[in-house]
Amino acid sequence: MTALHLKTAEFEKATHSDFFNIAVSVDCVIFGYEDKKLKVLLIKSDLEEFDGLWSLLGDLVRPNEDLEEAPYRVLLDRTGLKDVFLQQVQTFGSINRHPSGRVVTTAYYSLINIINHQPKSLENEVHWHSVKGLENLAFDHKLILDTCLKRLQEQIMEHPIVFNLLGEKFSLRQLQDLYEAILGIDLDRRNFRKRITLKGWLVDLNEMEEDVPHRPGKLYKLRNQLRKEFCLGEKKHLEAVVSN
Amino acid sequence: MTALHLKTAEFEKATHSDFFNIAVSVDCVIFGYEDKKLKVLLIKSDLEEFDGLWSLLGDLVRPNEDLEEAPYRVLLDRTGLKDVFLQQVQTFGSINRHPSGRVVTTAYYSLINIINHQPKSLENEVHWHSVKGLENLAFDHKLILDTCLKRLQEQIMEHPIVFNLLGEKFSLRQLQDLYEAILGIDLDRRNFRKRITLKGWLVDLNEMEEDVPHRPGKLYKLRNQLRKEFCLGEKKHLEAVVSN
DNA sequence: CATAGAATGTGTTTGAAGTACATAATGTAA
DNA sequence: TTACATTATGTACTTCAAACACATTCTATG
Repeated sequence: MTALHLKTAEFEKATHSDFFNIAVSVDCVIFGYEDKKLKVLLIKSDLEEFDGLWSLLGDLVRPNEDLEEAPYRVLLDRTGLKDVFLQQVQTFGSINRHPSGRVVTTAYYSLINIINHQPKSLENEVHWHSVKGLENLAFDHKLILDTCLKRLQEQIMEHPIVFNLLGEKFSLRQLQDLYEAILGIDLDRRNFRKRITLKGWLVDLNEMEEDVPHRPGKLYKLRNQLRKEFCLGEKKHLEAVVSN
Repeated sequence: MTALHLKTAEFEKATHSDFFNIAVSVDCVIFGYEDKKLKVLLIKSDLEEFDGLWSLLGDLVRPNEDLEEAPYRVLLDRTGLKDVFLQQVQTFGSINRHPSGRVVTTAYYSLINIINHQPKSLENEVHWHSVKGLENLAFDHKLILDTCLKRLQEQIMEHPIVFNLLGEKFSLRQLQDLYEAILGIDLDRRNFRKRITLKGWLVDLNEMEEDVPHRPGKLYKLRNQLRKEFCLGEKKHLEAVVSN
């Protein structure tokens, strides 16, 4: 006998009082990259229970909103960015994870260029924090962050998803610094170049770095096709992007 | 201004009426294996809207129940099995995916040995179905099934998770048949043996198949350590298992 | 009992991809 | 001009996956 498979008036009533009383939220782990460090966008929690702690950017899913739409809305509200890469990672639903009631949350991660969103420090208490050494987040947000970071680490060698974190043009050294920041390990320069170039993700621009205090490196960019597919949101958003 | 970060009486009221009215369910994609075919456990839907269609085994998450507990309960209720491997895959939350109201569902997959659960045909309308060629499931369950199958396919070469689908002792031929059923492709016998034995998952029992109409193959079993880790539920269940 | 047939068990070769490591070339700065 | 840092590229060794061939062991049949 499962609750979903009865079909009486009593059931309807019982179901709605007993079961349809959960809120669903989305939490966005928004990664950025600055100063050779991986960062994450956090907001000061204003719940008494988590006074002074930082939390991920999230919000409740609205009644007229698909789950998958919600993180795009959060991202648009918080960063002004749309058509971004966004991926569902995992759902967290411990009974007491939220002090205000039963809130089940689905975590998404995203990658945006910090240059495009330097939060005005007065606006609201949104700040970029280094991922490394981050502790004591509100709710179960440390667990969510760790889970999303692990997923990100698993995916960066498989898919060209990190290029939102750089400018359009970049040197291989900059790209390697980024990979090292995400993975938390050092990579061999020569092997890294080989692996990346073999993937065929990059286009050689035949340009050189400028204003660097050393020998300039060649500049590359991500292939246009791939930028559309992996950096600008999901397939349903593709049409709008392509038509621009 | 996000709903989660206000904190007034009005907010409380508005929040609870507007947001805390979703039900969360879990749906279990329970894979089995029989007759060299991958199967999935389905139940006849008794919702009018899906008359005659099959659906996955699921249930609403209870108020006093962690999300992660729910699929274990469903599995226990439906199959009598506990301490099984179970993994969260993805959460589905389209507005109208459930005709009875807003139900967000988290999908899990599991692997159990059909021998241990031959549903009594009278009991309730639970049956094993071949995964291949399955169409027209209730709700968005076809999408959920496809998503879980894809995840399963991605994982079977990385982790020793499929051994619940076989008896304790098995030949490499039987194991290969299983992999082929899951992946939907043919594998080369010699390369398969090499890949599997290199992983160090198996123990050679120094026994032979019996009652087979051809040359008997050697029998293997999964290493005990791995059976505990990957076939008998998650870490939180490990202690209970180990103490048996 | 001999032989054919079918499935098991164990290689080798080849090429692609990953790892470890060295050297040449180009720019800055003293 | 020289020292130094950084870019750019190459080579040998290993690991991994795919394609492929042959010998062994049991059953079945005449």
